[in-house]
Amino acid sequence: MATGRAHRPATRSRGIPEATVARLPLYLRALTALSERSVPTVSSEELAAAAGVNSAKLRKDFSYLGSYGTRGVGYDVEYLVYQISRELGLTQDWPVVIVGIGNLGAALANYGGFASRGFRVAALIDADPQMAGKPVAGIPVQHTDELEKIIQDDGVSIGVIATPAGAAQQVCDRLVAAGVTSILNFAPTVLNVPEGVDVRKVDLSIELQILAFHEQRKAGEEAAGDAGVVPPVAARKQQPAADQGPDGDVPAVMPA
Amino acid sequence: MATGRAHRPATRSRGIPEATVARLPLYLRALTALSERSVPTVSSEELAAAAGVNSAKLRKDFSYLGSYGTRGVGYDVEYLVYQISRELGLTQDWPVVIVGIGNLGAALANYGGFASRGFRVAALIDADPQMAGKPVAGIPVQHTDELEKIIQDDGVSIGVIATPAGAAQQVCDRLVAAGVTSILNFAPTVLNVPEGVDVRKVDLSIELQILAFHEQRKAGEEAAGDAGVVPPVAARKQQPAADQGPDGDVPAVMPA
DNA sequence: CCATCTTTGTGCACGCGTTCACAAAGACAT
DNA sequence: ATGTCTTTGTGAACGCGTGCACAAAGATGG
Repeated sequence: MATGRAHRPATRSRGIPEATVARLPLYLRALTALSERSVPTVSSEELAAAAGVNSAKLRKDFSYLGSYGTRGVGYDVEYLVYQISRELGLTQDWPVVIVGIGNLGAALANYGGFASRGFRVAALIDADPQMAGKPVAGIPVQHTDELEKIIQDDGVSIGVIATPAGAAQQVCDRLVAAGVTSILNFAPTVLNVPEGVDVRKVDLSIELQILAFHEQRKAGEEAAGDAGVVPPVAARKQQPAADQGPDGDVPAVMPA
Repeated sequence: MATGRAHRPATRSRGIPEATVARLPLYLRALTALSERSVPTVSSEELAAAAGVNSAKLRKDFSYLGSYGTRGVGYDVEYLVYQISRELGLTQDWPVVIVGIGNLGAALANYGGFASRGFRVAALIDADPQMAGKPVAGIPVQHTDELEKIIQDDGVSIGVIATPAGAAQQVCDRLVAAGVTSILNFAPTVLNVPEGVDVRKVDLSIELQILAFHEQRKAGEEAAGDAGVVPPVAARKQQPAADQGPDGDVPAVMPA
C-alpha cells in the first residue's frame, strides 16, 4: 500500500473485506468512464482490465456486494455504478474541511476529483492570520480559531490535514474533539486518535523511498552480471503492470 | 559500540518482504527524529510505538535486514539509521523529474521531504508553453519537448506524474521510453507499463472514498440502535488507537 | 424444448503477513 | 564467575487475500 491505515482488527464491516473496499473506488472509476461512453454492460474480464486487476479477484469482490451480474452477459454498468456508490456512501454529500493551506492544501482545494465524487469542501483552515479571508479555489480561508464552530455547524465528519508535521497532532486532536471521525493525513507523522476514529495517511516521501528501494535492487542485479530484469527499451513489449493495488502498497497514496 | 559490529553477509534484498519494505521509511522517520534528539539507543518497544506499529512486527522486519540489535539493550539509533538508509538506497542521490506543474505538481516541487531523503528534483516539466521558463520552487519549468533529453542527460530513473488523467498514459510512455523505470502516479488512471517498470499510485479521491465507506458504516451502526462504535464527543477519552504507543508525538522530522 | 455457448459466482488450496510466546543472548550487579 | 534481568530474534500457529478451476446459471439459436 500503499496506503496505510492504523486501526482495529476489523469488526465485521458488513462482511466486506478491507482489501475489497480499497478496490471499490477503482472499479467505480472504470465504470464511470464506461457509463460516460454509454456502454450498457461489461464483462468481469473487460472491467478487470480497465481497473488493472485480476478478473477472478473482481468477481469475488463483487460477490461480497451481492449477485449483480448476469451469467453469459456480464454486469449492467449503470446498475453497478449505483450499487458501488451506495456501498461506498457516495450517494450522500460529505462535507470536508482542509486544514493547512500551504502548497499542498491549496492543491487539494483545487482538486476536481472531490466534488465529482460527492465530497464538498466545507472550509479551508489555516493558522496564519495573513491567510484569513484570502480566497483559495474560490473559498475564503478561515482562521484556526473557527475550526470547532465550522465543524459543528456544518456537521463535518471528515478532515484533511495538510499542515507541517509539528502541527498535525494538535490539529488532529482539535478535529476529533469537535466531532470529526475520519482523517486523511498528509503530514509525515503518526497520529494518535481515540478508538472509533479512522486515519488514512498519505506520505509522498515514503512512496518515493519504496520506489528507490526497488530501483536500487534493479540496478544491483543488473550490475551483478546477470541479464538485467529490464530488457533494452526497444525490446520491451507493452503490458499491463503486474499490480497497482492500494495495498502495496500496498498503495496508495497515500497510501502508504 | 555503534561502530564495532560485524558486517552482514550480503543482505539479499530478494528476501525482504514487500510489506517490510513499505514500513522501513516509517522506521527511518522515527529513528531520524530520535537521532536529532541525540538518543543513543532505542528498544523495539519504544521505536514501534513511535512508528505506530506492533513491536513484534518491527523486530521481525529488522530480522530480515540482519541482527542489528543488542539483547538487553536495544538498537543503536545511528547505526540503524545508516543500515535502513542503505537498504532503501537513500545513501545515493536520486534525480527525479516531475511532469505536470499544476497545483499539485507545484506542491510536490516545493515539498521539503524530498531533498532531505536523497531525492533531487532534476527538472519540472509541463506541456503548457506559457509555463516554460517560469520558476517554481526555484527551478525553471521546461517544456515537454525537453523530456527525453533531460532524462537521458541526468540519468533520471524516477518520474512523478502529476498531469491530468488524460495525459498520464502518454507521459508515462515517453518517460519509460526515455529510460525511467520507476513512476509515482498522481493521475487517477491505471497506467500500462512494460515489465520491469515499477508504478506506485496515489489517488486522493480514492482515499476519501475509503474513509466515506467507514464513515457510513459507523453512522449506520449508530442509527441501527446498537450502541455506536463512537461514543458522544464529550464522553470519549483520549486513548492510543490500536497499537500506537502513548508517547506517539515524534517532533517534526521534516519541514513540509 | 433442447443444445450450446458464454460468463458469473465460488469452493479450495496456497502463500504471505501478522502475532504470540519463548529460548537465547548479552548487560549488569554482586 | 555466577545469577538475575532485560530485550532481542525467531519458530510456529493463525488468518487474510489471491488465484485457479469449475459447476451453475442464464442467454441465444435452432
